[in-house]
Amino acid sequence: MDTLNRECLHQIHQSARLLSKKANETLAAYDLYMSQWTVLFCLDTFGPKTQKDIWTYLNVEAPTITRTVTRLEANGWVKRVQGKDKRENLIVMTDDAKAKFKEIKQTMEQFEEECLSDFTYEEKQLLHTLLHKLSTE
Amino acid sequence: MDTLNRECLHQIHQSARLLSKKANETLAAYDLYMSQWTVLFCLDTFGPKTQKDIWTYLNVEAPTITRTVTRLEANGWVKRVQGKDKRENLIVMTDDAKAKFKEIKQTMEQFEEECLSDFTYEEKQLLHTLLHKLSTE
DNA sequence: TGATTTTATTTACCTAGATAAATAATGAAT
DNA sequence: ATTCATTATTTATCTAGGTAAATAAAATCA
Repeated sequence: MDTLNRECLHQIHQSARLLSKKANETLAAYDLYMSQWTVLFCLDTFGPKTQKDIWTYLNVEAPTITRTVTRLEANGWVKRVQGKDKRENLIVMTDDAKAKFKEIKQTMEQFEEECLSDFTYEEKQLLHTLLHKLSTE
Repeated sequence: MDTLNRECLHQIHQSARLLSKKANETLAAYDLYMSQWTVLFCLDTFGPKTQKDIWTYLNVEAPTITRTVTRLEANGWVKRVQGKDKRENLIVMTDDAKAKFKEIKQTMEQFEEECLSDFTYEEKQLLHTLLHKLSTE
């Protein structure tokens, strides 16, 4: 009997849970959660984006981003600005968020580095390739 | 600038989300969700277990299992039986659940096989090893 | 024995993901 | 111009994860 398939897929969930738990602990110092951080990161990288841009980029559904953006807005990280339509929200980082961003980014890069400190560059590439293959097949 | 760490960790979340989404679609035919299925699988494999056994095995927190077991119980998949204490719940699969289990297990094994159909045995082993390393470091 | 600590579970409350259906605004088509 | 379809977002409602605190029962210990 082959249990490798199950163990493999099971391990993905375990790893994902563990990682978000640890990431949330790291981000707690900034009153941020991981999914909120990924949205901020997206905005810093690409500039103001519509919610659709964001949920498309992050591969989640629209209502998820509605809520995350609402929380980010409530905590002063972003503003909703009208886009080219009255339908569209352009999500913009606040000056306050921009001021804090660099430090948080450094903290997160360090966190990511620590998570993968036991991995060689080749192992990281391999892991990424294998997971990407799983997601796109 | 090295973006591999971030992309690697990000991909784990993407994969995990995608997998549970697809697993939930597959399990919808049986009115089950993935995390419910993992509990049933655990009970089938090890026999009646306390909730603590289950959440320890699955690496989640106690309240998560309280809820999942409550739902499984409400839908007739399991019963709560008193363990060796009045504190302890022994979770037992119902006869009805046992009767359905084999078919669902086959469906899930096929699902898992399809998820990894593009992977060689060695790739699966590699993926599992890398993820395990990430989780235990 | 009585008080304290530990253990198993639960409750309350938070974020994060999903689907389905509702708005609201725009675009297209007759 | 009015109707119909599309698009972006939101709302409602579900599961799944987390932490912190509350119970309740058992175990320990003075």
